[in-house]
Formats: sequence, structure tokens, C-alpha cells
Amino acid sequence: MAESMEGLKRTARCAEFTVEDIGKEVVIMGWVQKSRNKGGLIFTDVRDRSGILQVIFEEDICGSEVFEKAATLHNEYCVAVTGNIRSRGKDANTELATGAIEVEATALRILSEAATLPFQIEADTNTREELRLKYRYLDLRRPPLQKNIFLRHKLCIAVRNYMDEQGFLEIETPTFVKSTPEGARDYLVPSRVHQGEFYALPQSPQLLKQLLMCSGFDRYFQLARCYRDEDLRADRQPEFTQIDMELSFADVDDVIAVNEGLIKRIWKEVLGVDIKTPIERMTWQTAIDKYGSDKPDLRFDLPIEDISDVVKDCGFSVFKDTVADGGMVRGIRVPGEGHMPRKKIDALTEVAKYYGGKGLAYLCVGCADDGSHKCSFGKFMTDEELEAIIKAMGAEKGDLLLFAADKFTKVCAVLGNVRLALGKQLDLIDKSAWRFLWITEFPLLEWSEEENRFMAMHHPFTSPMDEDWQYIDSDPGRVRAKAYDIVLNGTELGGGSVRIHRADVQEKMFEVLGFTPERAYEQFGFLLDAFKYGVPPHAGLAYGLDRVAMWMAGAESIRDVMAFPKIKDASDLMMGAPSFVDEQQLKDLAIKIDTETIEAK
RNA sequence: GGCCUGGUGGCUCAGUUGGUUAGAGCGCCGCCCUGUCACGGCGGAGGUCGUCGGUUCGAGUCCGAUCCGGGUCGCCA
Repeated sequence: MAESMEGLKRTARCAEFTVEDIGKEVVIMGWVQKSRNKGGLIFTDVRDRSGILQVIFEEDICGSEVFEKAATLHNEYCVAVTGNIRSRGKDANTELATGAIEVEATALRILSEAATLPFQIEADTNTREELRLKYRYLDLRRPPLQKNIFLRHKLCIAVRNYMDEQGFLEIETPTFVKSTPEGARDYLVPSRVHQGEFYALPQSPQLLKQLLMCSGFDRYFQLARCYRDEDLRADRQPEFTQIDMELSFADVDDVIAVNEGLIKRIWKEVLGVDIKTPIERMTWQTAIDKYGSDKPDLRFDLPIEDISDVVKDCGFSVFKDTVADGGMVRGIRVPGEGHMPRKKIDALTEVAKYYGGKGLAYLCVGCADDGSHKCSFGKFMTDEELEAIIKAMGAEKGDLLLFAADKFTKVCAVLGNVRLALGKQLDLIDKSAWRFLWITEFPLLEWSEEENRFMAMHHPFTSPMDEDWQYIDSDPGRVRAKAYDIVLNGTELGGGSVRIHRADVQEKMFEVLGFTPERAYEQFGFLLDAFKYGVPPHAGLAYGLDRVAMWMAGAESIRDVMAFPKIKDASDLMMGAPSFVDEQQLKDLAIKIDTETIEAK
């Protein structure tokens, strides 16, 4: 039977007591982690967010009424215990932070009872996530998740303090905004007042923060909730939080400087880790060429080498023809792995195929029994041609060389992922490393086969690099942007750009992207109008806060650092959202459900 | 949408080439226990093996479909 807490005041949290408190009368409140009834003696572990403290009930001290009540305690009962802190002497538990002390109970109130739990509340659990998500409020009682939520809080506070010190204003922007179909799919919110019309939930506060620059706030930041109606991943949720910022009168180096300070600060404050600055910078072109990725994991090396020139006239037609067709041949040298079993090489070939490659060619330098090379394409080549490849790869006897021949983007994707697979397989990754990296000079545009036009790689307001703007008509793909990403251990933590602030450049940009002036105005008119009245040059950046928290917590899933995450199909197992709504609600919105389409699925 | 992977008492799992009444640990219920802390002892309840269909004398096990999770590719300006 639940009791009131009337007249009781909690002294402190369970694990906040120390040997200094011995002899004091205290009141603790929390949940029964475990009650061990020895017959004439009851030990009860009481847990709150600080940790666990043992309570001891002895009939001589607490009286028979309290003792009998204590005997009814079960896991997760919510209780208030009054008693005195005493030493556990020789019976101390060294495994527990508060193991040297205990509360000698004099009174007990059962604030509320608990039904038998769907799973036990313990630090290590094997319970499947599906069930834990349904009872998320229970899962959140588990110490690892509590720890992650604390960490996230600490991170947010550190961000706010730093940004404040740097002169940034925290400004909230609306979450009912205008839909802009460019980019990710929007979540739409129907309007009751304007029937048939929809708000969109923002994919990011991009345009609004640019307007804040127009308004003269100079430096803005926000821990902004963002929404994208795309498929989920282990590190992707439909709603997530960005550390979003924008700076006026700033160029690339200014943004980078502020953010290196931020990274240094939050890693120090949250984890006590010193991050060395300046952080290494690499151009997009170098990253793609050398690591096959725009977010290379530099915790290990294994760079990609280009041998197209070396093999363009060789006897192996796969290599020769690929180069002749405008493709390329690139390879990875894996030092000392020439004797890798065929099975493992085949597994890497599967990786290559998975990412759209036709396969992998291999060359094990001097690894045959007679000291010659083991090679998947050796019979098509002369010895001289093979030696030329080995030389071009800088390989030595005993090395494994892996090659892919394909179009540029394929080769990069294939070798980039083979490289990552090798890093894992050969255990080359230093798990304790924090390898930050700036990727700069992204291409401004990216050709879309699907839409048969150029698309903005970052977004349509990204400023081109001044020296490349001259190519915007003749060779748009060549124009680089003042865009940058911050990468950590092979994950994109965030990205940003210097924005276009010149009307003529912006107009040209829309033209290249295939927007008519009318359509550009219809979608972004408020921004273009704002730019007429004195717009400062500005630049910004946004981090995925959840991803930052994920790395800091060492979590494997973004769900582990969010209080109430959604599952793969974007539904919420606890609330049961999304859900059907009343007929009347739909009527108010003038919305009819197309049941035929739903049933067809 | 594609591929991979999982679903057996409340929880986590085992379950042989298809073969009797589907097992274990934890949890739960009852009794006992004055230094436990993964407490211990004794006893007990609890499962139409995700669902539907098929093969078979016989299906947790084989086949098909489907539902519910997880990972990933596409997608994520």
C-alpha cells in the first residue's frame, strides 16, 4: 500500500553519503535494487540516480512493525528510509562506492509498490532492445543509460558555456516552417486554419539562422531539434539534435578556429581528454583519392594508390579497358599480409562486390613457394608489367596488394570500404584514439544521374571558392565550395559552409541547379528578399549532437544516448506512435485517408 | 525497396540426422535463515516454441508465406 512522503525531506542522494556522515540521521529515497532477507535481518539496496546504498533492518532497532514491512519489499518498490549512517566495519563491500557504510533503518515508508518487472534492472543486460524500448522508462533506470543521459547533459552545458563565452547568442527558431523539397524528405504538419496546406518540420534551421545574421545578431547558436523523413540507421534518427551555429563576417578559418576551441573544450569538460589543435585538415579531393571516402578513418593508414598510368597499356584487359573507358585502377598495399589465406581475400572481394565493385584483383608479392608472385592476373601480364605495378605501389616482398578497376566513384567506394574492412580484420584501429579531421574544399555541385542535373552537394546557399567561380558555366563540376566537414574516427560529426551573400552569385547558383527565378523565389523568397537589405558575409556549422554524445559515451547506437528514441521504421514502441487519429480530427483538417493505397501495400 | 540476421515460460538461452511428458539459469510464489551484497536452503507455479499454411505416421526442428525487432545498401541537399 502506497504511503505519503508527508513530513519527510530527503537528506541527500544514496551515493552522496560517505564515511564522513557516520553517526548522522538521514532520510534517503529511491528504488529497491535488491532486498536480501536473512530471517532476523534484512539488507536492502536502495538505488537512485547517484548509485546504491545498503539499508539494514534489525528488529531490535527498527521495531517489529517496520521490520515486518521491510520483509514485504520487492525489487523496484519506491521507498523512503529514515535511519542512521553507520560503518560496516569488516563487512564493507569494496565493490560498491558506498560499501563502507550503511543506513541502520529506524523507519520505512513504501511510497509505491512495483509489479513484477518485464525485465530486471541491472547494469549488464541481454534483454532484447525491442522489449527495453517498449518499457523505455524502466530501461532508463539502468546505470549505463543513466550515465549516458548525464553525459549528454554535461555536453550540452559545456557547449552552452563555451558558446556564451565566445559571444554567441542562443536563439530558438520555429519548428513549424515552410517545406523545401530539395534535400531530405520533410515531415509535414497539416494546418487546420489553412485547410489543405502544410507546415514542414525543419531538416535544420539553415535559412532561419542566415536570417538571424541578416538581423545583425552576429553570432548565433542553438541546440536545435531537426527532422528528416528518411530511413534510420544505428547512428541516424528521424528527429535529432544539432549543435547549430552561424557567424557573421566570418570565413572558413574563423569557423574552424571557433570550433576547434569548442571541440577542445567539450572533450576536456566531459571526458577530461585533451584534444590537440589545430586539427588536421585535408581537402575533399585528397581524402577521396587517398582513402576513398569523404570521412576517412585516420586511426590507421593503408592509403590508396593510383596505378592507372602504369597499367594503361598492360596485357590484362580488365585494367587496360577500364582506363581506356575513362575509369581507373587503384590499389591498396597491405604490408606483410601477402600470405593472407585465400578465404580472407575472398571475404574482402565480397566487400568489394557489396559496394558495387566487380571484384578485387590481388598480388601477393613474392609469396609463392618458389618465391615468385601469387597473383590473380599474373598470367595476363609480363614480368616487367608486374614489377612496374609492384614498384608503383611501393611494395616489398611479403606484401599483399589489392586492386579495383572501375569508374572513379566506384573505385573510391570499393577501396574505401575494403580499407575499412582491412582495418577491422587486421585490428589496426587504435580504439582509444580521437582522430579528428577537417575535410575542406568539397565540390560545390554533384551530378545526379537520377534527376539528370547538378545538385548542391551541401545546400544551395553554399559559397563557391572565389578562384573557381570562373568555371561555373564551362565546367560546373570543377567548382569547389567553401564547405567543410568535421570528421572523427571515420564518422561525420558535422559540417558547414561559408554562405553566399551576393545576390548575383546566388541567382547564378539557382540557375545552375535548374531553378527558375520564379521557383527559387517561391521557395526561398523570404531569404532572397532579406539579402536585399544589407546581408553580412556569414558562415556556419552544425554538429549532430547525438553522434558527438555517442562517441563520447562509447555507445554503439544513437538510441543509447537519447532518452526516447524511435526504432528502425521511425515508430515509437513505447507510445505507439505514429497512430491513426479520430475521424473528427481528419475532418477538421480536411484530410481523407487513401485506404486503397494503404491496402495496396 | 534490396540483402543479411534474430523471434522457444516474465527475462536470457539450450534443444542432436524430424521421434515419448520441451530443459537450464535468473525472475516469480510459499516456507526457513542475524552480516548478506550474484546471499543461502527446501518446495512450487509458469511454455498452443512469433503467426498462418504445407510436407510427414510424427515438426520447436524441414518447406512456403507473413508479422515483429536489429544491421546494412539505396536514401539522408
